[in-house]
Amino acid sequence: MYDIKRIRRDFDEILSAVEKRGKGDFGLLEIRDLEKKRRDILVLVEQLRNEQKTKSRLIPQFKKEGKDAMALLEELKSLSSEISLLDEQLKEVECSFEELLYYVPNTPHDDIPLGKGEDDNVELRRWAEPRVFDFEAKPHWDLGVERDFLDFERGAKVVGSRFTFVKGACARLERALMNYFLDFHTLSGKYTEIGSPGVANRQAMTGTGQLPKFIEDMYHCTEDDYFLIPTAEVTLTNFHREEILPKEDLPVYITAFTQCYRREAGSAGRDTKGIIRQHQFGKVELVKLVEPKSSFEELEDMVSDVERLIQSLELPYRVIELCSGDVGFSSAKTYDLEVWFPSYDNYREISSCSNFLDFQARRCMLRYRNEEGKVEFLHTLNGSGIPTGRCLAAIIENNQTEDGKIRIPKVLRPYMGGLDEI
RNA sequence: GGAGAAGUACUCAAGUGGCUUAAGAGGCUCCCCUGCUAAGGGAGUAGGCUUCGAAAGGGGCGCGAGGGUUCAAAUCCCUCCUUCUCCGCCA
Repeated sequence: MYDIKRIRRDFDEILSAVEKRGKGDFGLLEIRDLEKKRRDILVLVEQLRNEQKTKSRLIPQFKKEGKDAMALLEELKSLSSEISLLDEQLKEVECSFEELLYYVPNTPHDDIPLGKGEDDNVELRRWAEPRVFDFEAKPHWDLGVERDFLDFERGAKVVGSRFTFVKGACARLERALMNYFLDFHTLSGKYTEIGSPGVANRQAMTGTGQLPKFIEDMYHCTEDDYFLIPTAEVTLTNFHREEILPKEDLPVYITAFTQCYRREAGSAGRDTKGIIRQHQFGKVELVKLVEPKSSFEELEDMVSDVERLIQSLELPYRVIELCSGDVGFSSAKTYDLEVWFPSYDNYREISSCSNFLDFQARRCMLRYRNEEGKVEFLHTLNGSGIPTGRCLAAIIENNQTEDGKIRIPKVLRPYMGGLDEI
């Protein structure tokens, strides 16, 4: 969300930045008009209110002196009705103004590549060569079923499509991933582990930008107006919502493992095989709340944390910088990390690290007190660090042996009771 | 889920419609007095949002949240949230 004042002051700059997404002005022109209208009414209302306050203070005085206050009361009555009339107009304008504002995406950062979509993203670097198999490598969905590790049919029976049971040693491996990822980020003392709720209210979902625009993608508990979280980004970023943090508390680095729930509304027919795209998946998420001046450095630092994690798992990956047409709604700059999948003969996203600048912070009222004692919005960042499901699929595929076993990466063996394969 | 109580600023807390333009105390900041410390005296301490203004400086909102009644609401009414106590249920 944008600062109203900034929309007024730097309107052309914001407009041209948002237009780099290649999808129009996102209602900015209308927003500007409404904002002007809002202020016109506001000034009037406030003048009248001041008059009302001043004059009604005279009433007790009149009473004390035994003077007749009838004329004054009449005047105040009409003043009051005038105010409530204008107030209604004001509320109306403010509502539509705010509603529109929530649908405007963040401004893509200046230095990211210009482009229309996925194809214009830029590959920055690769790590490790994809393995060359001397036998026919199986996709994880085949191998998983053969080994009785993954049960898609029962997942569909008990819930529906895109829900899967994970069994036996494979379930243990996924649990090992969860523990390893959390340990990786927290044992260094860098990130603080949080146990997080798996649902969030409407305000929180609006704070990080999932609502109002992407309501179709969310599982909604209508009884309570709660939403299953699509990522721990929601609960972690909202953790300090409406707070003013002392400067000494910064930067805030937090992480959580949660289940994530996504309706995948627009994804019918994509990745229907395997556990690449599920309605529910486990993920360790990283969130940073930082001072504005350091947020881009913090993004690089976050990416390198995730890279080291993937390297430790010995999975080949590449780093992609998203172009202006592909960068997410709330993000100003995003790096995607993609891991090699033999079954796709390609890299697939396993982590996405973004700098949101103050976009989410404004929606969440996430602030801190700077050196001069002034209150200022924080910058927020997040990144997957990393999902257990996709990572499990990647390990199954990349580490399979000719006889259908899965080699356990060295760093995971302590979490697997010393097993080197399953 | 049922019954009750509560929510006012950093903390405690007064406040049953206009004399509150939110008292008082503690804490905190500064000053005076002290050789230092304690005690004592004095001054300051409502943050945030927003709006007008080049600035200085005005104005509006704010007592858990949102509505309502009224010329006027911390105060009266309604809905909701949170906390506490008791009962019920439950991993």
